[in-house]
Amino acid sequence: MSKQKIKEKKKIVKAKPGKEKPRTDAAAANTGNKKTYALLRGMHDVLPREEKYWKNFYHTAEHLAEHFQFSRIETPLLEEANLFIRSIGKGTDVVDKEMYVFEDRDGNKVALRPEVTASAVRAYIMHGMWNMTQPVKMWYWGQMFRYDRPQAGRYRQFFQVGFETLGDADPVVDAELILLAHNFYKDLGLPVEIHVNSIGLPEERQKYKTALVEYYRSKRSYLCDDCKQRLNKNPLRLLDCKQERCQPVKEDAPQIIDWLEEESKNHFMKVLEYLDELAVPYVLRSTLVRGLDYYTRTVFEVYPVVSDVNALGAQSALGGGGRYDLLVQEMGGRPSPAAGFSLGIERSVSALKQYMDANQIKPPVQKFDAYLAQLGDQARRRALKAINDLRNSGLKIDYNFSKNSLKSQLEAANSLQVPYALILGQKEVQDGTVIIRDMESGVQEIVDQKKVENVLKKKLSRFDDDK
RNA sequence: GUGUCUAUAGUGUAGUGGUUAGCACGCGAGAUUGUGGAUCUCGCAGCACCGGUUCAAAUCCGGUUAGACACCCCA
Repeated sequence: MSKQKIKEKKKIVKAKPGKEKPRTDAAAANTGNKKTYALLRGMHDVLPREEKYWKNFYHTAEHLAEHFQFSRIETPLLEEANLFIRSIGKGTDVVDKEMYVFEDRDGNKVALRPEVTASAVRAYIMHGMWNMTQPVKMWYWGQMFRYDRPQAGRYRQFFQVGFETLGDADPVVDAELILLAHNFYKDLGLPVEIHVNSIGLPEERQKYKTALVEYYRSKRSYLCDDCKQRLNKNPLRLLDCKQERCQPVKEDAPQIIDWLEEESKNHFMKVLEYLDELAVPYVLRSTLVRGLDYYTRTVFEVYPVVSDVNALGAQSALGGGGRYDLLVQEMGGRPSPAAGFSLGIERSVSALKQYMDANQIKPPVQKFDAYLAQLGDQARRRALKAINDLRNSGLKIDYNFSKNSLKSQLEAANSLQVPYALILGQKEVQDGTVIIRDMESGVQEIVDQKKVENVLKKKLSRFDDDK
């Protein structure tokens, strides 16, 4: 057989899958149109099966916000590109390499937000929030965009939750924010480690940078290639080089803390005192610097404490933040000290999953109070109403109208680990009753339809004692 | 943006030149049609895409795309 013929044959087979059996709707739809769509690079779906985690994360953040008086702010995904360029800083990777910038139809340079702090500051200024009682405490939850090379826990579109406190310079604010980050993971059940440092004010940092560069210049020949680059481009990054050969040089490098003026030093000391007082565990890391230009004084990052460090990216901080006392005025507002942090949701979810896996903790499951099984047309018609009535009285009922046999419905009830099944068949509809089946013991009880709600609630109440 | 590795049903995988591409989970149907958890039977669904080498490609080669890892950097 020639090549040509074989290829033709293949095509025919593909075009007409010779199945005689009726195809499902989905399969039938596929035969008509072969085109399937892939995700854009770095994009991902958060699927229904992930909901149990995500919901928890959101609720945890929401509760924290309520307890600590943060109000939700929702800012646009799209902003003037300059907003981010000015705040985050030209020369940072986030702006130079990772921002989605394009022209809209009017030729305006716009950007998909890579973070929210800049937008929050913009809103603070624009809406004259310094006239409100200070500080202004805001939180957010939403998608960010960074055009980065994807890796585990790193996407081009991802969720962040964040908290910002504007208009207060007191170190207690820094501590409060760190406490919040700590609480967030504590509530979720993920052990984390918080690394803190102070990178001072710009003048202090500048002096330190000079000293650092000077020191590194003298050791230039011992450095790796990356560090030689950093020496010119981004000297603070010299501090977190992981190359073996740079370690000795790093160890003797000057530390920023020694370049801080009295006031900055005091501020930092107070933050640490607060943290001690709060019993929030932290690690002092003199090499911690952050990638955005606007930070002043306190900076911190959150890392998961996992047994298998390699499972997550080697340096995958779950989140980070710090103080940015000068940003508001740089953005054209009345000088207002501020601080904030943000946490990556995808990273945090996967860190939590890994932690749960490692410790054999089961994920939370959606619990229903009962499963309603229906048999026959009349029963089915009655079933939806019954479910709705029970819903109104606060009972969560699971059901599946695609299943017709009682057997398959009980099977479903079983796999969902529902404590009770309600059976509504032809006979029950006529008698105005319903069968309540205890899924554990198999004991059944015929109950008047009007009393189902109360009987079921009473039966369910025995589970309350367990909690 | 640089380098390395990978790509088989929805998921996890077997299959290194000739197989009806195998298994498990999953999903669906059934085992005297109104009763679940066990078992069994049957069914559903896959070689990422494009091209090349070959009589013959899931398997070898090239490209594309995507993912993962290490950098860069960050959440």
